[in-house]
Amino acid sequence: MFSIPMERQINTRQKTAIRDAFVEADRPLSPDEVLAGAQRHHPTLGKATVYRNIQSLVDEGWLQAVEVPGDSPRYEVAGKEHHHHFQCNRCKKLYELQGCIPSFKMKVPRGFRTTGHEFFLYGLCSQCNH
Amino acid sequence: MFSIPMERQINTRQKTAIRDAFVEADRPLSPDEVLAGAQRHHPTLGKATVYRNIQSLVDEGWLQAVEVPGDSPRYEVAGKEHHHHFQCNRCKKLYELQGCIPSFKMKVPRGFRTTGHEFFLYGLCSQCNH
DNA sequence: ATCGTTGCAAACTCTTTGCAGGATT
DNA sequence: AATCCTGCAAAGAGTTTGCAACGAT
Repeated sequence: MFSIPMERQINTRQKTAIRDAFVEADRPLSPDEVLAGAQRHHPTLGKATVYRNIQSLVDEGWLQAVEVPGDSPRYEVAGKEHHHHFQCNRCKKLYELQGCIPSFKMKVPRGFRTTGHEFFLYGLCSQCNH
Repeated sequence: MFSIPMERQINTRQKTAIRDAFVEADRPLSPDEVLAGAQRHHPTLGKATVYRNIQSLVDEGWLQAVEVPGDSPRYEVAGKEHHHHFQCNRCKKLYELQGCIPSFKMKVPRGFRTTGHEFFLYGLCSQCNH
C-alpha cells in the first residue's frame, strides 16, 4: 500500500491576507480585486502570489471559480448551496443571489445531452443605483 | 445642419469569406473559428483582418457579440429573437437554443435594479455525445 | 540546513494597433 | 490617383512560469 502524505497546511502572511480579503468582501472577487483587498493587509503582495494562492485555495477546496461572460474569472468561498449571480453593469462587481430559478425545461437539439446550467442577472447594484 | 455621409459599403474578398463562414456554420463563432472557417474560402486571410472585420460587421449591425463564461467571445448573425445558448463541455462549440426560460422571479438585494439576464445550458452536443 | 513561498521579470496567449504595400473605385 | 483594406509584426493586457532570495521549521 502507498500512503498519501497529508499536505502540510502552510499559511503564509500572504495567503492569510488573501483569505481575509474574501471573507471581508463577502462576494466573488476577481484577481485584481483580491490583490487590492489583500494588499490592505500586506502591502508588498505581488500579483503572481495572488494567482498562485488562488489556485492553491481552489485545489484545497476553500475557493471555487465563478466564470462570468465577458469578464475575468471570479472566485468565491466554496461549499455554498446552488445559487447564481448578479453583475452590476456599471462597477462590474459580482454579487451572490439566493436560490435558483424555478424549474425550467429548455428544448435542446436532438442528440444533445444537458448536464448543467448557468444564469446571470444584470443591472445596477445599490451603490451604482442612486 | 450637417449631413452624415453614408458609409460606403465595402465588400472585400476577405470580408465576404468571413460572412460566408458565419452563414455556413449557422452557430455563434469565436475569432479562431471564424479564421478557420473563412480561410477555407481565402487561405491567406490573417487574424488581424478577422478581428477588424468582426468589429466592422458588429458596427454595421450584421453581427452581434455573444459573451460566454470563461471562454473567448462568440459572434452571431444579428436580428434574431431573444434566445439563449448551449455550450458543449467537450468541444466548446456554442449552439443557439430556441426561446427563453419561462417567466422567473429572482429576488435581488434591496436597492438593486435588474435590467437583463443571461442563461446558458451545458452538456454534450450530438457530435460529442455518441 | 532544508524545503516551500515570494516577488520580480520574462514568457505566453489573446487582441489591438502601426505601417508599408496592395486592392478598389 | 486617392482612399481604404490587408497582412505582417510590434505593442498591450491579463495570466503563467523561471529563478534567486527569503521565511519557516
